[in-house]
Amino acid sequence: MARVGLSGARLAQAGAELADEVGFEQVTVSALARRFDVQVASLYSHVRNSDDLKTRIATVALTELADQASAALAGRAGADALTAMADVYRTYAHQHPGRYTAARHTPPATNSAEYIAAGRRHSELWRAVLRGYDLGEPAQTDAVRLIGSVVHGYVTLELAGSFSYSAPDSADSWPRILDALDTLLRTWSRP
Amino acid sequence: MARVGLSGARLAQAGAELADEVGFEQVTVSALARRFDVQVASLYSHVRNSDDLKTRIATVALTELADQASAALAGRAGADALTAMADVYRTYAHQHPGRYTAARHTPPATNSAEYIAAGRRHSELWRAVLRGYDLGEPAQTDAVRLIGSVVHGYVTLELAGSFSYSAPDSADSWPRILDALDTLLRTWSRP
DNA sequence: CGATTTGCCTAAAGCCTTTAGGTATCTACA
DNA sequence: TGTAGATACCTAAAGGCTTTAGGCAAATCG
Repeated sequence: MARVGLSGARLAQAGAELADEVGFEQVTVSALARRFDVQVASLYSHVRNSDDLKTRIATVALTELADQASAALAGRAGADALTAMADVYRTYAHQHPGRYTAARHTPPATNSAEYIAAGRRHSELWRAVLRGYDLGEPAQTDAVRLIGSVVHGYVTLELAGSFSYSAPDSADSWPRILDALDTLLRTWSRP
Repeated sequence: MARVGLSGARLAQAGAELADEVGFEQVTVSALARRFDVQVASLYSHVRNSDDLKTRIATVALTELADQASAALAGRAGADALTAMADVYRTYAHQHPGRYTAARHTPPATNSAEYIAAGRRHSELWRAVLRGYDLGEPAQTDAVRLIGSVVHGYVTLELAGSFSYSAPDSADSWPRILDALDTLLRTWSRP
């Protein structure tokens, strides 16, 4: 009966890896137990329930993503910052599709402070990007919502294969779309 | 043993209603059987398995959405067509959150011709909207992808509650964002 | 070195999926 | 109108996931 050394954090980390391998929806307490070669019930000392596990995985993903975005934004502004931030999201989604899905997963009744904090970091980072385009309110909030929608929407549709039926390759549209967005932001509410 | 009159179509329809009530993820063969007051196994004569059921529900949603979009586009062009089409999506998502989620659900191994046809209708409708802005290739494909991303992304984030933490109301940003998109499309690749 | 905490285990109940095979009801044709 | 065939729904059963309850052994601390 050797102890494996489980903990909430280790389960979240392993769950994130599992999500990338088999898809976030397929991440299950049972599958995770199998991966640690441990009885299922044992995980319930470290995780409240299946939803709790998923929220922890989402928090891991959200935090990693915010860390990468934060690093990418250092020393950049304007169009440079915009594309850097957007690229971080898209690259992360491609490298870690399960984690990305997790990050976008809204837990029912969010009572995890960590999860909420990670979410807030993201919106603050987007606002930082927009400092490069001097927008007042409500234009700035509109712009944050627009950029967030484009990035999330594009990555989601691309990952779902919705862009695979037409030329050009979806990787080619991406920089052109970011470029168009930059133009739009620079001229937002200006004649 | 009165017969209820099950069929693939009725199950898909009832499944769509159930999705709106309890969420697409909670739609289960068992729950649907309960709703018809019938034994679970009975549904398996009409539906291959759980995934098949979900794909049928997705097809119902995709088709309804295409029908509404098609009707809304009749006699409209340019910015008028753009906002009409986008509004159809957003309104549908608000009125039928479960169905909207279903429509966005990518089935593993899509072998349903109906599902594929419905998907194609959507991209053709978007291309029709863009006829109002004379764009060549690849700009037109880029634009279809951009608009699709914005609409899908916005609606998804809004439904997930991501826009509930900041003013103004997400309903107010929407028309301004569509307006900005219209401007962007009118000046796409033009000095 | 003994006591306490805690990590992982066995057991069990409940719900969901899916298949196999049976009975009752509808339909269509003589 | 009666009956043969098709078909709609049923019972039974196996396997998987979730979650709770209670127990033994390993780590930790005085």
